[in-house]
This record gives sequence, structure tokens and C-alpha cells, in this order.
Amino acid sequence: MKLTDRERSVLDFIRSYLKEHGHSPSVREICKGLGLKSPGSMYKVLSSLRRKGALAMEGGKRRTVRLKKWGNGPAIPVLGRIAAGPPLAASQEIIDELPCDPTLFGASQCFGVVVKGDSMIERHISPGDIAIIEPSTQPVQGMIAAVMVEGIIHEATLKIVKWDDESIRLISANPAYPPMEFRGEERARVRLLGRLVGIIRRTP
Amino acid sequence: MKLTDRERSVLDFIRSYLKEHGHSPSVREICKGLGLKSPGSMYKVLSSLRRKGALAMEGGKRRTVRLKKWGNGPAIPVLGRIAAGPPLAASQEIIDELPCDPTLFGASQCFGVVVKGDSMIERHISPGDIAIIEPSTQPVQGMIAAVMVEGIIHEATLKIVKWDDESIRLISANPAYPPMEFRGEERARVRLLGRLVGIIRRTP
DNA sequence: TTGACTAGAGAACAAATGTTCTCTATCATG
DNA sequence: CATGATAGAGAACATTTGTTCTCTAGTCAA
Repeated sequence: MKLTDRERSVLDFIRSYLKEHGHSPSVREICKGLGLKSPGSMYKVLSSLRRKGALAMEGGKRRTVRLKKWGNGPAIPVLGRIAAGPPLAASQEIIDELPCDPTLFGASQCFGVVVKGDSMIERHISPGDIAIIEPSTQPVQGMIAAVMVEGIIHEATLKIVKWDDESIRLISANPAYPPMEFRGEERARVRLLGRLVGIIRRTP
Repeated sequence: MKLTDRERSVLDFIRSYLKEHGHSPSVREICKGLGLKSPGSMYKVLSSLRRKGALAMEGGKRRTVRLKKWGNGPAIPVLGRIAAGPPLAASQEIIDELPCDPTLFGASQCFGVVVKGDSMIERHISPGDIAIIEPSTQPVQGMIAAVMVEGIIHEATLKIVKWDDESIRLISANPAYPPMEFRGEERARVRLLGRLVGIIRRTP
């Protein structure tokens, strides 16, 4: 369902308010936060958002707005396919939620990806493990990161990342996969989605 | 800080309400849920809980009670040394708490142990990983379990467990460690602490 | 018994807040 | 231009709800 700009900004505000305060904002607080004056107008926007399924609120009760998808409660979302666009964007497909606090891994915000291949097998990361990724951090030499490469790797993949002035190297912890190197202009094709901060494995 | 029975029941109610509704209960709803009639009385309990640091609420605003931290909330204890006695007994030394829900691993109750050796390295369980153990379950052939052996293994260790009518075998996933076998009377020396249901790794 | 203390009831108040309605200004479109 | 749709302002109302106060019954210690 398509959202208007105003609706999106309202969702953004609610999300950040929730993060900061730990409880829902009132209609008037949303107004104030976005520079509107009339709770009635905001109420119309909220009703529309509810109709579109983007949030829920219990009729009559105060401060009960909740974001429908990944709004409430500490949980680490597990993303399915990471396509173009920044991770954690609203459009991401969330295939699971891990009921644990991101601070468990020392990150304020993180997401999970199911490990597909065995490219990290020598680091003892197996297919089926959930890799916990902290997005948008400073890169560190030798860190394990979730990466995509324009035109080559379309899904998020774990690689050891090293670089110098000339090139970026993506190294697997598996002799079956040779390292990849990107020089000069090529370097721009590498997209670092985030740094690996942990692993969760559920043994059946 | 010590809590009274009433205070504990209030915390329990808030926790379950939060889980079910996704937003805080009002003072009167807590009253109703616990069979009290007077919001004033409940308010006193809440104020006391706030003073004790068990919860937070923003003055005047509606539905803003929050449990502080994970105040008695879902968390997986990480045990230090597992000596004699049943695990999860009160006397256990808890060296850390993982702020995540045990249901994450499909168990109603579980605890963590820091993996010491590399006996499970071929199953990609590394030293430093936290093994999540579900205590007191039916043993399953070939399962990985945390075990201790009277007189030999004094700390909890991960082993693959197999048995038949005559003996119990504890097998490591590491050729450096030969399997151990216990026959007849000897079998009583093996203590199964619980089954491995997951792994949490925090990569620095 | 007396006195201090506590848990809770009940009433009452003021503020916060969800919700509805009406009224403008703006803007795109036929 | 006329028309209809839309975003927002502003007012108004009915509840919900946080908070305070007072009063009663029960408990426990001296």
C-alpha cells in the first residue's frame, strides 16, 4: 500500500518517539513534533494509516498507537532478501523476529540475516546460522561484514573485508572461494551493509 | 531492593499486559486485572515501585509505565561454574544475563554456558561461544548435551551423546579427543545437564 | 490495650487526550 | 471558470486517567 509523504513522516516520528521514550506519543505530541496545530487533522492521518495497516491503535485509549510491523518491544528483525536500498528501510521484508535486545550484541540497532553459503565455514559460521549485523558502522580492517557487490553478488553475503589505498578485498573463510579484489573505480561497486557483531544458531 | 508480594504481582501483570497489548496498562486497568478497586491504592504501589527503580513512568502522562531494564523480565542466565547439584539451582553463580526470551530457542527454560574447549569444533562451536542448554529434557540419540562425569569431568562440557542397553558413549566433534564409553555401573557417573538448543556468539 | 503502620476503598479534581464537526485555503483538472 | 478533492485549522465534547486526600479495617509490636 502506498503511503503519502505526510504518512511516512508520521511513522518516522512515532518510531523515533517510541525509541526515545519507550511509550507511544499522544496525537497532540505527534502534531507538535511535526509542526501541525490541529489534533483533528493528525487524527485523520492516523486513521488512514490504521486503514492501511501500518499501525494499530486501540479506540478511545490514550497512547496506544503501535507500529504494526517491527515497532514494539526489543527484537532483532531477520531480513529475508536484502535488495537494493539501505538495509532497515521500511520496505525490507522481515521474515522473522528474534525476541532479544540488540544491546546483547553491543549494538543499538541491528538486524539478522540467515547465512546461506559456507563461505565462512572456517570461522565456524554455518549455513542456517543467523548472522547479526550492525548497520552503518565505521569499517575495520579484517572485520567480517555483510556485503553485496553490484552486478555480482545480489544477496547479502559474509566476507572478511580488507582494503588499502588502491583496492578493496573480499575474502572468504573457505579455500573453495578465492578472494575478490576491486581496484580503482571498481571499488564503488562494493556495498558494505554492516559489520558482523554476532551469531545466533538454533539447533533443532 | 526487596519487593512485596503485591509489588511483584503488579510487575507480573504489567509484563503480561505489555506482551499482549504492546502498550502500557492504565492504573485502573492494573487494578481491574488484580482485583483491586481503588486507583489511588494502586497508584501508591506504582509510586513505590518507581522509587525502588523497578519501573519508570512519566508524570501526568497516560499509559507511560515501563519496566526498567528487563526487570525480572525474560533473560537467559549464563552460569559460570556448574558444580554439583542441579543446574538452575539458586546457588549457581550467574556470571551474565542475556536479554533475550528463552522461547527464541524453543525452550520454556534454559541457561547458557560459556564454551571452554574446542571439543565441538567440527560442529562449528568455538571456544567463547555461549551454549544455550535446555535442562531436563528427554535424551535423544546423537544429541549434543552439556555433561559432567563424576571424577573425570568437573565442569560442564559439550558432548554428543549416544547409548544402548549396555553403555553410554560421549563423543567429541574433534579427532583430538577420543570418545569415552561407560558400561554397566559406570553409566551412573554420567550426568546429563541438558540438551543444546542453540548457540550465541558475540564477535568483538 | 494502645499506637504506629499498612493495604485498600472511595470520592473528587484537573488535565490530557481521542474523536467529531465545521470551515478555509490550495491546487489540480476538466 | 467551476468543481471536487485534500490538507490543515480551530473549536468543542466526552472520557480516560493520573493524582491527591480522607477514612476504615486489619496487623503487629510494645
